[in-house]
Amino acid sequence: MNERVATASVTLLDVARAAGVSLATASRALNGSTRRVRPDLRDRVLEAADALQYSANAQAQAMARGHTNLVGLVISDVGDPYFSSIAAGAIRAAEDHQLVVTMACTFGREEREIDYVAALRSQRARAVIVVGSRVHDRGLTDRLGAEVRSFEQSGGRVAFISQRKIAADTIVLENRAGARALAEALCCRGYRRFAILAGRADLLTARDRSAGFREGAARHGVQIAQDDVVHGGFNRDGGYDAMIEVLDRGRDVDCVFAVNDVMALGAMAALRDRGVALPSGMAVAGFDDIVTLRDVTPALTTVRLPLEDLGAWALQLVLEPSTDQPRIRRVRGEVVLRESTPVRP
Amino acid sequence: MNERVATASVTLLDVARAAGVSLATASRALNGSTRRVRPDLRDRVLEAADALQYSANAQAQAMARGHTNLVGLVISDVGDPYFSSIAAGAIRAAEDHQLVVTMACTFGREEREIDYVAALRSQRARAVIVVGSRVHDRGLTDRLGAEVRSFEQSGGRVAFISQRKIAADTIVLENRAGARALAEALCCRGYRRFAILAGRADLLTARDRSAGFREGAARHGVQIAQDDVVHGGFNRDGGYDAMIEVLDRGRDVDCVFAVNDVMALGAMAALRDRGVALPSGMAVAGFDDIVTLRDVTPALTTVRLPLEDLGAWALQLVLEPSTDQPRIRRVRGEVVLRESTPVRP
DNA sequence: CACAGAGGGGAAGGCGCTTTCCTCCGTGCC
DNA sequence: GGCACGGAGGAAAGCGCCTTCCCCTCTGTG
Repeated sequence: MNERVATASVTLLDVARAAGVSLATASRALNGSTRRVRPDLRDRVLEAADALQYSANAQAQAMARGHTNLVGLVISDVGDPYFSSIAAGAIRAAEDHQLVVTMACTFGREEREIDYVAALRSQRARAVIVVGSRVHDRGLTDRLGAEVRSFEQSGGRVAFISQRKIAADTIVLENRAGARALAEALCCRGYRRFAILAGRADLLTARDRSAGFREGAARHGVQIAQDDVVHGGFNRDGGYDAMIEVLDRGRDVDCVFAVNDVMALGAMAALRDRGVALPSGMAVAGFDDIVTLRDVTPALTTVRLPLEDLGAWALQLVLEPSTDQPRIRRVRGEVVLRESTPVRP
Repeated sequence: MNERVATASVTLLDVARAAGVSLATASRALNGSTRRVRPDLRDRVLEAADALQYSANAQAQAMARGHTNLVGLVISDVGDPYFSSIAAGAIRAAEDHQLVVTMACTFGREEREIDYVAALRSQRARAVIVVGSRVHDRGLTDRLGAEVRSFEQSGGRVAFISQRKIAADTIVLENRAGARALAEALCCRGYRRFAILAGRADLLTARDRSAGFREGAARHGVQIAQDDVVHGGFNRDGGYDAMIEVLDRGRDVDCVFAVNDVMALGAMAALRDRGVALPSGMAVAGFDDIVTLRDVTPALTTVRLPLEDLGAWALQLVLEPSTDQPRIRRVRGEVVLRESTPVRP
């Protein structure tokens, strides 16, 4: 079979010559087409390709065909389970459609989203999915919006998983409603003195969750003072630090709401370090329902988001032909009450 | 500025015409070259490109240049923090070198590694990094080896993070030695009756860790019976199920070693579900030191692997010119003793 | 002032593939 | 037997870009 060693690069022409057919026939035999190829020729081409270890140049194909099968995924951080779950869902779905996924991470620097979308346009990606909170920065949003429009004008599709700030198909996470429902549930369990570990002040996701939680509490007559809302990083360390801050301020608190699970984890670590018993000394709630965190003790009360599904849905969205009006799919979180917020005695 | 709306596709020729220069000059102005372009022409080109929202076709560039700036990352599952940490490291490093990373996940089906490497060859990726345990399957390994050779022959670079089974640059994780050291440390803490949650029997990583642990125990005169080694999934649920199995068998065990942290987490959940106190009723140790899990209680004893660094190192490896002899970089894990395995009274 | 040489613009070839368009052959029908 | 028509192979025209090669112009030197 593989008698001949492949040279640096075997081209289709080599295969065609080896099979004694024309370039056109070789191409049709290997990649199919509307045209039919006589079986014996087809076989000869296939054999030649195999013997030469031919591998079509995807770049050249893309150029000749005028389109690629690339889908770009722009996320904040693969290391963060929130994003990696969504990514897993998107990648799984992409594979079902023979699409190649390329991932880019902003690592918290949102302005890079713009660069990445531009890069993806340059790659002539078929679609791009941008995952992550929009930020409270009009200039940034506008520039990203412009880049997105350029991308779409060159024939690509775009979907967001975040807030609806840019005119493109978006999977909107109902952060506000979810946090509101969570707050109400916690009030029902008897909590009254809340603190919020609010994460980055410029992140809309963080703001919405924070605001929603306050609304929910307010419905039960509980006002959360500004002093009980502590900002910081949107990650584990941010949760840890914010929790320490709350403790140091000496506020009278019986339950903290961290605007995401990873922060809640940090908060629990901080409480432990400070010798506060969980959950008796302090109740803790998060948001997202990160799979890896389902086994922490005490089990974390949170708002469940169907993370993997989000990725798959977004992919589905960009695969469907675009509509004149951007489509919006709202996803509601589901409050999951667990041991970290027991019913108050 | 952007008076004109970009058509479906603005080409370099459009830019050149708009700027009143030749294609060659436009190319040189935009991408730089050994040749210099007169400043006024350069500016005109840049302006035209901007006005037209020109975006170079990366495919065409790649074809003309004969190489891409793509790096492929083949991992098992982005959703698994072990892999996503490594991926984060690789992506970070890649960005420093203006490389685009595309990720592919096998989701536990190792034969797909072969397909992905083939796909990456087709993409003319500059390099590919394969992360994950080799499996005990000679046929599979050989086929992957052949594909890797093809990839290298077409000019690409390959690195593995796993066992040294294929002739390519490899970052070898000293699983055996790490597990051995862990076992010894646990013996020193007074444990004598171990069970091993061994994960998938065909995964070399699992096998090595399991074997290493038994060796370490043996050095302290502790033999681990075959009945105390339970196989299963290499993930959280696998750990859970295996732990249940150990309990159901009614073996006399005071410490379980799960061959990775995520499994250990599952095991802890199982113990809790069965009402076994942690760590007093059962000590638990894992392997990897997953960041997200550093905050579980009781804090998990494990073997720390510099996951993010692994990704960065692998990238560095594939960026350096290839040597005639595959390079091997051995990475030793560091035993981290925590509360989940207290000194036995 | 003449000429060599450097600097920089432009035409054109080529990267590997797909896809039209042309051509040839074989078949069926009048 | 002649002609129309369909089926299939092959030549060739791009796809968008980089880069070599050619040539013109401008500068510096003897």
